[in-house]
Amino acid sequence: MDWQAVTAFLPVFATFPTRLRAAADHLELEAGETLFRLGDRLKGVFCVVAGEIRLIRRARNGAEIVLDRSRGGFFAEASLATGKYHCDAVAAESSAVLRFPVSAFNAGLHKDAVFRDAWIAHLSNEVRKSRAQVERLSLRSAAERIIHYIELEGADGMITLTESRKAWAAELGLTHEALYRTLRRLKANGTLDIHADRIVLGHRSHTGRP
Amino acid sequence: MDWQAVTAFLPVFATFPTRLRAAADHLELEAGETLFRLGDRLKGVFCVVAGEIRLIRRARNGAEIVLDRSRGGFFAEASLATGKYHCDAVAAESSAVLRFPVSAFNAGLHKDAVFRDAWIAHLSNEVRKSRAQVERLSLRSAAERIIHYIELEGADGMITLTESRKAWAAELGLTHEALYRTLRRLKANGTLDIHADRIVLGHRSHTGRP
DNA sequence: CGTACTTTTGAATCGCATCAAATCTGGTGG
DNA sequence: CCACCAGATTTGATGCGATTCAAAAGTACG
Repeated sequence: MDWQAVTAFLPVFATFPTRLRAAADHLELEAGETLFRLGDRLKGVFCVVAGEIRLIRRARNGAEIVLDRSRGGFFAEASLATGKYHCDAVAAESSAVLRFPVSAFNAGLHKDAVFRDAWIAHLSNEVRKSRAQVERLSLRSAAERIIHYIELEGADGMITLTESRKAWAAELGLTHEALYRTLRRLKANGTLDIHADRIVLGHRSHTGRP
Repeated sequence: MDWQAVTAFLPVFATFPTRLRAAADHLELEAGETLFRLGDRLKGVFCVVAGEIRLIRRARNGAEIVLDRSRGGFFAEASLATGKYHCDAVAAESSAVLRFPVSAFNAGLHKDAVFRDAWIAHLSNEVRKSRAQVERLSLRSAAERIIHYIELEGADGMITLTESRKAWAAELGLTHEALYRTLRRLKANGTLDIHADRIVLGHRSHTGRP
């Protein structure tokens, strides 16, 4: 397993005890393949390395309810506490995941103070990030969501995108067309400076029309 | 401090070590009062017992960005890991909060395995809840958000509301008018059965028009 | 009984989604 | 190196649904 590469996008890996790393399985899933189902006994703690895993539930009429789309990082962490899964996990595309056995994971949390602190910090951070996104999605307009994103995810009113604009649009809860159009408008009225993937908040007001 | 009452709506309290409970301060805040500011050194871990605490940031033009509206439960948990606050905390109305000193909290996490497991479970659960809400807010239509909420937050397609519909609308990222109208429509076409605060998913399809 | 808030409905408007299509881009293979 | 393809980017036209503004009726509470 290439831990260097994994640690690059998930710092908490750096704190994983050697024994826990050694115990990890590397699984490859094809699109549509099911990783676990609702009610299954806990098979481990999972982490998406590539692709996308969806946590879904089925409504009574058969409709799918998506609980989470995970494209990197842990998912179904809460199951570690409850002992079973409360949803299905399905690969939305060809994906790779790491599986850490529950026993090894719990042992690590008990024995390794650094890992335990790091795990708590990791969870805290996930809460913070997710809440920020909830607040962002609560904003009504495309412009507000964009500004909010730059203010919170960027540094000092500036951000360098690491994903495609299409993917960014999905994260913002917008269609890509709406994102493109709004970016153009914000650039035109001086709210944003845009150079390739570098986006900077200008001096003009962005809460109302100039 | 009435721990029985507090535990009723936040089960994790039951696991708090006696020493940690004893160390808690009980603070009363008036509407508009500031609890802490961005950059402040950590003053403790907070928990809303009554009222509403808002976590806000100021955009550079002075506009307020609301990160979280907490009406019960912990907030700014992530600060425990980072050591300082990443936003301001202001009471939106007359509120009561508990403050647990950082040192006592960390000591509890180190010494008390049960409390540590409970805190990890609590954080995991917050992550799960928040991610589900992100997924819900990503849905485009009011009807879809309502169905999603009932399927996930309710039991077996049925839910009993514990908050006003106006507050529910805010949680769904809708205006209260949109919520009222959509509920009426869903009731009319047989998707929902509504009796006061009891809402039940009917048998009809709710993914498309009947 | 009055005040504040929620619930409910109406009408008009606006912004985003949707459908469509052209252009641009990076990567693949001949 | 070029032709080609899949995907991202960009722009246009149209319609729908949520917001917004407005107002009335219901409800809780001192």
